[in-house]
Amino acid sequence: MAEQTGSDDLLGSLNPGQREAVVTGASHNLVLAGAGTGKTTTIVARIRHLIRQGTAPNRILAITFTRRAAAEIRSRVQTESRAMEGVGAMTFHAWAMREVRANPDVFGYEGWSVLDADDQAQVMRGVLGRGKRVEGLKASQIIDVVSFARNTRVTLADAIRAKFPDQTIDPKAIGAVVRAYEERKKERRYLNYDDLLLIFAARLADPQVAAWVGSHYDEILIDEMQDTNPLQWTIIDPLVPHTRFYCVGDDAQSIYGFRGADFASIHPFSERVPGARVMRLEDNYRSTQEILNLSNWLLSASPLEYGKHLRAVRGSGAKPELHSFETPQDEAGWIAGELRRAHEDGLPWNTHLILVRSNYSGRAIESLLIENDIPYVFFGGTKLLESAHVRDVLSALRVVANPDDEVAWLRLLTLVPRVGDRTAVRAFDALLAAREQGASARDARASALVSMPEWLRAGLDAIEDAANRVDDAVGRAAAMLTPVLATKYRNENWDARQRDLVHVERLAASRRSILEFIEEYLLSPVFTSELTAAPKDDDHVVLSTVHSAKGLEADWAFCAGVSPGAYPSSRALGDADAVEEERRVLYVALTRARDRLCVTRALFHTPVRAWVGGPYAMDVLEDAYFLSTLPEGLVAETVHVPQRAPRPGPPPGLAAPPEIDLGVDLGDLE
DNA sequence: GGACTCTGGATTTTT
DNA sequence: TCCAGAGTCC
Repeated sequence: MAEQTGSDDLLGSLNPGQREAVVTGASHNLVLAGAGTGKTTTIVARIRHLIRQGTAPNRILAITFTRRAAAEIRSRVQTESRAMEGVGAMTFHAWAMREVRANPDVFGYEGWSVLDADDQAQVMRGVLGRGKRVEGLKASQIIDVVSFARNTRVTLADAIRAKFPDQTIDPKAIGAVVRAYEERKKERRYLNYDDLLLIFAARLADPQVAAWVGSHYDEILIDEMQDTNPLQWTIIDPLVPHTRFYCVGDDAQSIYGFRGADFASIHPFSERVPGARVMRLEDNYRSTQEILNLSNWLLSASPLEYGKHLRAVRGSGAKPELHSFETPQDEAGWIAGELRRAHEDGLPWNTHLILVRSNYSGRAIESLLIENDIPYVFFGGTKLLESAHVRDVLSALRVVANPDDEVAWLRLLTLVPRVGDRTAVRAFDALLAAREQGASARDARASALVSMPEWLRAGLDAIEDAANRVDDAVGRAAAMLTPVLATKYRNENWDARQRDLVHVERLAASRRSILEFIEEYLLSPVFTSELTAAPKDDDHVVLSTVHSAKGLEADWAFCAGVSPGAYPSSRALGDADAVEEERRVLYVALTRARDRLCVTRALFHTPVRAWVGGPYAMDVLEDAYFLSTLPEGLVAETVHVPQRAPRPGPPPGLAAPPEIDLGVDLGDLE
């Protein structure tokens, strides 16, 4: 039996636990896979197994957390054979978007535009008007709290209490603003990320729709199940009777609580999904035992019972290193030096992974990598479609694709010299009025934009003519705006920005429409450095935020900035759940290393900022600091004291300082 | 009145 | 890098 033999090859490289997880015949499954236990391997093997068993690839859907994870699964599945092509792999948001766009008769919302976080804040700012704040909250904070409420499916008032426990905020005042914002969003036919999930979930509540959607798939696999939030569960629940679910996750790696995920939500999985079988993978294939000892200790120091104890199949290796420095700059400099040395010794750059807590802290390291000529990619850095100059160019495309897109119009119009907010708003109102009288988009532009320069009207017409060749349209928009952008960004790295525009043009090739192009990269962003920093070959260092590091591993991992006040973050203090999530963030970081783990920190330079309820003193941060109870012997510690050459004291016998006349010579004025 | 320029300050984490 | 605010210029 040829099929059976193939199956044996496929399963041969798996351990008994993985094999069992791959061939399970239960209708629904949850695989609790600890860090490094072969989670992705298991998912990929499961997909291959299903296909070998006769499932058509396009009846399998893998829900992943990021575009990168989706690409990884797709490529690992496809290396086997072309027969594997067609497996869907995408995020929840991309899935919802695809269903909504492909089936306007079922879901509606045809022609509505998706807004990213910045644009949502822009709409909210418009609602807030002059003061730009309500109850002390600014636009982006209100957007966040609304999103939290929807993703956790609680009321706005509860979300406000959860997000801002120390502040007295009148939920009614926020509610009024939010209502006005929702109204404006509807008027302009805007959707945000949450709306996509909500629309999908709301229609799935209809049993007929659920049966229909479910009938498209034999199995839906969900990666990173621990980070699935209540809103996403409302998509899963109605589909349970109609397809199979294969979920993989690890509660100890749940780090998306701020987005509504609850790490405990996978515990009652088998009650929530009737008939589900729960399996565990506990043998770690990634790291040495010493690295796991440190990781295991971190969890065991928690008041929560994680019940994790990772065992290293690979056995023993070097102790993790703990390096302390005076300042973050010293820390970053040392890391860059280590990478350089290793490269000179013949190790490729891609041996290394550097993990940081925030984008901000990554930038210090990024600049030292640049200084040392080390090729890198920064996952978590600036996203291409979120950078100001790319948004400028996209605004020209957006107004062509959707003439009602107010945010895009205002952005585009204010690029015109001598046009500010007021003039732009007036022009937009004129456009709307013309459209309401039945003018085509092109005619409305011709009549309403009479006072605008000719290049704008002609340029938009040219973009419209190229709308079905999206890369061409991007090129035309960039050409049209290059003169004004060159001025706007003349002191802000214009050359590099101009190169980005070429990348955008390339990404747009083969997209069917402007909206499809924008939506694809809005829902699955590309980081700028993925396109620019390591263009030559694949050998580069990976710098990543811990949150973007899901699924990443490397021979050497540097966890940077592991200082008091950072782990846990001072913002989490006072909230036990938040502190626990911080612990899991560090756990995810530590478990990325295969052979060498370097934990680095700047001890004498911790920023102690004023915070709601007063600044935290250093000793409070020290008390909460996870590594302050680190037992002897788990790590090899090095304290790096900067080498300062001693300077000789002043010459002996110097006269006492004389009084010096500090007044200015007034000359004739006297 | 509106546009533009400069400066200082702050920045968890992401679809 | 980005935003907000103040001050300046047309």
